[in-house]
Amino acid sequence: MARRVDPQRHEARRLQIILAGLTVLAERGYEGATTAAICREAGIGSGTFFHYFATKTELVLAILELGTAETVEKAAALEGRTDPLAVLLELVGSWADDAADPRIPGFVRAVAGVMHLPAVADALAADDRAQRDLLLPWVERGQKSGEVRTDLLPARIASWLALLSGGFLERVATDPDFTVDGERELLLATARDFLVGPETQDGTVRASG
Amino acid sequence: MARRVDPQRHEARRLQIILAGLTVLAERGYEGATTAAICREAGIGSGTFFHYFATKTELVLAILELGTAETVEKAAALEGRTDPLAVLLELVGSWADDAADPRIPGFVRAVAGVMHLPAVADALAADDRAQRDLLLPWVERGQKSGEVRTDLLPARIASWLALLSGGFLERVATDPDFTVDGERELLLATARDFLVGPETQDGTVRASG
Amino acid sequence: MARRVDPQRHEARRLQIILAGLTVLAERGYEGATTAAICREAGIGSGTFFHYFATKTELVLAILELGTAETVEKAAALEGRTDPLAVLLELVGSWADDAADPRIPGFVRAVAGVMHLPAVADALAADDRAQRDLLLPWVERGQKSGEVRTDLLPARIASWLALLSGGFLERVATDPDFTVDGERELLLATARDFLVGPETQDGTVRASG
Amino acid sequence: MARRVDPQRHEARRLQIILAGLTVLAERGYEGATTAAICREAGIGSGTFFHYFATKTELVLAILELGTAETVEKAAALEGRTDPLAVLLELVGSWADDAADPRIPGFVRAVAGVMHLPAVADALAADDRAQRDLLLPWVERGQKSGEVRTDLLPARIASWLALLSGGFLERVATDPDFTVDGERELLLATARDFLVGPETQDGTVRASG
DNA sequence: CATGAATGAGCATTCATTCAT
DNA sequence: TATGAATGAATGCTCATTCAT
Repeated sequence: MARRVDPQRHEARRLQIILAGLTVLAERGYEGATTAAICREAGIGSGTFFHYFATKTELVLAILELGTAETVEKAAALEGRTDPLAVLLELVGSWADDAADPRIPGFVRAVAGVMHLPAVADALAADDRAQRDLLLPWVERGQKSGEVRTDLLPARIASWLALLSGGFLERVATDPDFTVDGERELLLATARDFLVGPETQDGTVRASG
Repeated sequence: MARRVDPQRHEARRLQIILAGLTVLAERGYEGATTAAICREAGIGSGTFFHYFATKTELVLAILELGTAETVEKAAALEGRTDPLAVLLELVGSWADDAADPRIPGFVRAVAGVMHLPAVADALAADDRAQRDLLLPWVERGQKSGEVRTDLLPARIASWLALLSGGFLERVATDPDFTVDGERELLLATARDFLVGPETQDGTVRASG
Repeated sequence: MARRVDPQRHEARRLQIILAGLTVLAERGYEGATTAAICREAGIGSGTFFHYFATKTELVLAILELGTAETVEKAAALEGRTDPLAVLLELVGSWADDAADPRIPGFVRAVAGVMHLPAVADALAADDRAQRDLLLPWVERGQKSGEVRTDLLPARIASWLALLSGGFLERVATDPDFTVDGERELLLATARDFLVGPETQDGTVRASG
Repeated sequence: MARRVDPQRHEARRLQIILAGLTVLAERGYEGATTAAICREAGIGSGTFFHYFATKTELVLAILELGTAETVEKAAALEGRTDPLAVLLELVGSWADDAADPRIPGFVRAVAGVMHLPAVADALAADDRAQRDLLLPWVERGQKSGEVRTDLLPARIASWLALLSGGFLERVATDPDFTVDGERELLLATARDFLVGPETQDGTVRASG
């Protein structure tokens, strides 16, 4: 008779813990983020935490999966676009903007510190794959349309865009003089240069792999 | 009664522990790298460890300082060179080669995970500073000689070279398809493109900050 | 508003939980028998459990009391019998048969493990007393009729019958080669020998206490 | 160079913890015997406990193994004896005496409560086997010499002696009126009766299995 | 009554660090 | 100096129990 399990309530609570975890992990790293601290931040009892996540690691995985899901959503939102180069630069730009939220680079560092846990490595690989799957079709279309260099395989170009975004994120996290606002434009310019490739007026390619 | 400390013996022992720490930290991350595991790897007793490092964190700092010292040495070895662009690309190349040692990216990740410890953050900042100090004079000379773009301040160019190296390191650590051997050349080409800057035949600058 | 409690429904539910508890306690011992596991076995929610039993311990007590009640019922069923020795052996036999239900020895072991709880010790003592009260009149009648040895006080004889039954139960629980079917007959023979006592053709008693 | 690991000191400490564990387990059962309580009783820090036993369960196993070892020693001490029936009764008597140490029945109960743990069940089975191995040769010799009944297989007789000892132990633990001193003699008489078997002047056997 | 989400006290266990030898 | 036994604070996690719905 009794109606229970309001799934909406459950999901809201879960998200609340995820956000608290994101905050605390970013601030204190994996080992510094004690479950007690996360519970305090989330305003819940310690037992409640384990109703939603069986282990502390599982919370980390949930946060990563949330990120992966956002990447997938991003892909869906781009359906119908016909300007591949612009799309790619928008994606790079949106990752740069992520770096402006101080929780993101902090969390990325925290996760890097526990990447030796197989489950985390797997989730990270899945995230990377989602990112690549998001980029790949636009790189291919760009190559077809002639906007993107063709001397490199699409997957490799996607990896290098991830390299630029990852390096950017790390730099923002490390160097107080390196800010998103100040460097965003240069990131896009550098990414564009990379995507366009070496000027090949003379028909030769400077870098081949 | 007089306990003589053979300073050479002491230094050798210290280095032995540092290398063991580097290995174990890279494999298991900071929290997974228990002092017991490090001692086992180093072949010493747990008490001995604390004769050389007062805390586990201090070992991490010592490893970081070793890296910083190597950067300084690198700077000294470049004295007298007169080809700034080549020097800069050699430095980027040498960092790429570091990534080939699996302990380096692993250790970098482990350290990222405890960057919230002020002492670690400081050591990392010092490392970053050493790297910048290494790059800076060569960027400036390159700008003077006309080999390096002049639309960006030298410090900013140095930061971006660090961005490329850091992103490269991370990518090697994350993506099994992304290897040092396979991508080194493209890294150098991209770095050269960045250093040279946008073609300014027409006198305009594409990106300015 | 008036909440009527169907007492029959209530009792049925209670028994359902008791049986689930018996099963789970037998399988996993007291600490392994979490209330969650018992609720799952009983097919009820965790809250419901505490409508019927205020604490987990109280469930154990209820199970014990059920056993005690059965002993009392057994006593009532024997009213009118006139063959004390046969009655005593039937009782021993019925306890042996209990051991064939794997839940009984398992539960007995589980309860033994928490006998340090005063409430459990009390309930166990009450159970023992009920058993003794069941045996005692038949021992006395047997002594009067000459079928049962008279060199031992009735209470002592009752204790020893309990000893044989308890030892039998434990053995069945411990030793896979020791089965109720295989050993029942020998138990009865041994109990009879004990009840009859040492052959006193010569008028002396071998054991006196 | 440094000489460490005084194995004698280690063994002494280990035994100290075992005895503390025996005491606390007997008093409070398995779940009541927190490692903290055991450490307090042993006068050690909590960390020290885990230098000697990896888990709480392992301490229980160690105690059981100690008992098994004592049984084996007992066997050795009987070498050379030529009076099987007396030996068997001495063994039964020594088990009865064990029951006088209040820690023994308490510990036996505590262990019964966690018998669902496979490791504990195995250790208990090993203990049972040791007991059987101790009894078996003397039962066989007794049968050969005619002192012990031959209508039952030796293993079965051994089981029944264990049944009597186990039931005795349980009774002492349960019933305050049932004392070792008061009942020891009757135990031996009952065991002798069982060993001798039904009087077979007439050549018939009363109980067969 | 029935439910299960929420709670937090309590526990086993880990691990950096100390110190007597 | 080298050792490893000893320490105990700190942590992740469990589970009996409560209570709003």
